[in-house]
Amino acid sequence: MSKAEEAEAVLDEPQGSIAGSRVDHVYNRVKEDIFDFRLLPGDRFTESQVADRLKVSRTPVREALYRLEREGYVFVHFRNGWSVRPFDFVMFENLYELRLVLETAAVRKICDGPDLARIEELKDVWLVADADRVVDSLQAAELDEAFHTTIVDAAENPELARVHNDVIERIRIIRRLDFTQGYRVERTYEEHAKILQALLRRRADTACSLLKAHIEESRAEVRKITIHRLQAARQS
Amino acid sequence: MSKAEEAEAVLDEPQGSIAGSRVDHVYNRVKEDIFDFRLLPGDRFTESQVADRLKVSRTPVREALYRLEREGYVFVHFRNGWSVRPFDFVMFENLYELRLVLETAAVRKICDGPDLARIEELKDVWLVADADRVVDSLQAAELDEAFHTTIVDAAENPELARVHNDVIERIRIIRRLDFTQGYRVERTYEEHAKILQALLRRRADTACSLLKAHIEESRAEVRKITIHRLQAARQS
DNA sequence: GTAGACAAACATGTATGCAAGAGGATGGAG
DNA sequence: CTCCATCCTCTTGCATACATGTTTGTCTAC
Repeated sequence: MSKAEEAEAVLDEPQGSIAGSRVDHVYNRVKEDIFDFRLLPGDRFTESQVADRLKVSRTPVREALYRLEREGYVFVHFRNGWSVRPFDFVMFENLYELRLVLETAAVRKICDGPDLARIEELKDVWLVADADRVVDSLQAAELDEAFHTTIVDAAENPELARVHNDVIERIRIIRRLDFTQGYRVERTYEEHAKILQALLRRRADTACSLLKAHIEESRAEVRKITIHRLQAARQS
Repeated sequence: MSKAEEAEAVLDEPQGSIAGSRVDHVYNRVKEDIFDFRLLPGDRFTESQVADRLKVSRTPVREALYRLEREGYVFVHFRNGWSVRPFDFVMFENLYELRLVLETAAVRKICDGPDLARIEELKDVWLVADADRVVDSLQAAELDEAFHTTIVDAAENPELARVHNDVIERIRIIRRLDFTQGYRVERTYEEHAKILQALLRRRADTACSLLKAHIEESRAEVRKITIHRLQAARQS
């Protein structure tokens, strides 16, 4: 097999991580614990605790924790245990700013590009009659995320998409929490519809400023809910 | 392994690991091997090979390799060895585009911001007489990188800086190679000086378009050199 | 000669044991 | 009581042994 063919074959193979792997299991469980505030920001814990609780040895636990560390969820203290990364609202502001930068770049590239096919598809979800709208707020949150992800994907730069994914994932620590009211759902529909229309008309500037306002609103909302949820978790 | 052999192994290191951690050592060595084309894109290797060569056990090797996998340098094949990620020129184009997005955002934020102190510091390096300029091309490449990193840092968004760092690092796989001529060094001085002056005058649009041209030039140069080096490495 | 079964070699995945260092507990001196 | 040296416990870092699955080469049947 030639070098080139070999390289091709490598790309064709499925990703290394198998779903059934213990490392993945530990990784997912610990991440869920962090997301759902069973592990609070600042909490300390040890590899053995996790290993005992999940009934595996320390080896896969270590690999999972190092992965989480690399992604910024936990810290390792040299020979002195692990801790959940404290909440840092400044960081979240920065993540939102970064997110806006990335999505704005995507919007501009799309408006300059030749093809709006992938954007057109969004019409089926966001430009629909009231009766066809989703009302469940968790489901709506997922749709919202998909909207933004689709836009970034449409810019056809996988590296941009990868980074955007990372940012979204870290924001999702709070985002994923249930939204208290449904009024953001309606507003989201309105705002997305406007952005979408601007995109379809290739009005980059308009789309960007709408996007900026939309993300700012979202940021403020998420911030408010997070503080509330965090306080509630702390008291129990 | 006996104590004496272990001591020898440690002394064997050319650089001497700064952090005593074996994981870091393996991580750095393997990355260097990839950077310097001792490990070619598409090459396959095993954990044991690396462990034997670096005189450590498989445990730190595995942690280092998973780190490299997470960063996109290598792939793990389930129970079937590892391989170096194949070169993908499309990916590099995308990385350069992303880099431009990030740096442009930084420039705009700086120009809108209140404080140019960190930018002023760059004058000491880039706005100097010809006689004070660096001529060594490797050293110049490092200075060039520092220029861009400083700009991003000055935007005061650590998340933006982190992502930018990632992107730069992945570009550096090729960047780090020796530059064939020195003429890019002089051009770099000129271009950086112009960008710097625009920044100091808070001319965001000017700075951005200069930056874009500068990065485009760099991209073209790096691409050319990479293809050349890669072909040379493949033939040996 | 060819196809298929099968086993040996080998790769990673996981568990476990030991070593080294960080941090708190303890006890004595002031 | 306070302070400091010392020890002891606990934690991670690393090495090694074992488990599990993949690949590959060989041997046999046809």
